[in-house]
Amino acid sequence: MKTSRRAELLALSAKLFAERGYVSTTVRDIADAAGILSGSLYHHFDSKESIADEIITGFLDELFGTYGEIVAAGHGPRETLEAVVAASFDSIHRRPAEVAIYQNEAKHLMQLPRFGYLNQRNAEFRKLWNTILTDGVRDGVFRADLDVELVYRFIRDTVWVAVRWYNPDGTLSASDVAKQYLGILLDGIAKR
Amino acid sequence: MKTSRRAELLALSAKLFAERGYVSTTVRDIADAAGILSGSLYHHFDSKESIADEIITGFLDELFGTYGEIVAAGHGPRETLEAVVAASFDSIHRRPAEVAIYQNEAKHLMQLPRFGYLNQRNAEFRKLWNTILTDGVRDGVFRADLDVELVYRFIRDTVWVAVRWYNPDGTLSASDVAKQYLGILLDGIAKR
DNA sequence: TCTGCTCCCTAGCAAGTGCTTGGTAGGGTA
DNA sequence: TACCCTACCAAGCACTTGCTAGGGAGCAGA
Repeated sequence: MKTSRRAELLALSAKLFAERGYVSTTVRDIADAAGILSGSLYHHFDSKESIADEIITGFLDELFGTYGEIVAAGHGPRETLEAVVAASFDSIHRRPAEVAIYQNEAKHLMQLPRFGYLNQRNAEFRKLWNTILTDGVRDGVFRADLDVELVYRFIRDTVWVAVRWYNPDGTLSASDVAKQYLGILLDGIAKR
Repeated sequence: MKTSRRAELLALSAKLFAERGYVSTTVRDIADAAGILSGSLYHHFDSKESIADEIITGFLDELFGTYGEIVAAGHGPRETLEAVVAASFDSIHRRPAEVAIYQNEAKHLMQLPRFGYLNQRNAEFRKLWNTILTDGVRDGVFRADLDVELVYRFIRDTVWVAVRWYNPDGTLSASDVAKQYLGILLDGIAKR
């Protein structure tokens, strides 16, 4: 019970935003789920936008903190790739609502000045992956005929889109999924 | 100019639904884009829902028609997989708006009774891929240690999510993308 | 010329949207 | 006792939503 009311409301909003979408979730929906009236929400938050903002910012700060640690560890391209993929699936496991919001709403929210930082984050993302992949090609651990930009998109999309079907309470753990996925990504599905 | 007014309005609506999302696109937005008033839309269509319905139904009928032809050709698992992937990227090329709508809105629309057929289509999809993959494992063309259900999800998601960045007018053609993707999927990105 | 059809307009309604306002109950602090 | 804080309520405002009712202009066939 040490969680502040504010944090409760944020978690609750994130769940609703993830399930119904940002625009389809009304402030009354959120208030109903919290057992209060819609107007009372505005004691805690400035606007519906600022609720979404706080959810996304908190999530991205945590995620990029983890990525930063991985890169700082200074392992080889293949190990770094594996760690980043594993960390991403882990974040899907721990923050499914936040990932879903980022996946589904980022494109539209990015157009608002307030969410301009999403563009920066995307750029960071792209740079991270491009570095891993080009380093890997240079070191000869990844195939030389790769279209790095294309591979980056495929990895990025495939990892995050898993939030649509991944079940945090299911039998398949995040690391199981990461292992299977890395198996396909690195070695393919065709028999040697 | 032989295209009926109805077809024009459908194409126009599809574009807007894809860009802004179904809920965020208002009937006034559609009417404005068509150069008429919102009320006039209801001469052509019963409701906003029926516009989306017609768009999605038309697209899925065409898509599954193509899939049916591929399966009917009776090639091996690997050739069938390649053809299905190529056909999917081709549909992204030819009907980007429809694919985007299906990707972004299906989850929410499926909850409406009217769009119950989306569940059936998903089941058809799953069966198609499961057959291809299990046949391939049985025939020894795909690795025996694959989690078929997981691979199905990865392929499905990765193919369709490409609609987010694929540019029909760009230098990269749909078959280029399909080739690159099949290269990764079948043989992986790691150097042998 | 009459009739019917297509396509659109004018004008609006009921429901719902995010958000604001003035206020209250209960508690802590000096 | 005086003051401030947190957390909420009741009521409603300005606006947007999908959709409707009724009508009119242009054209085609009889």
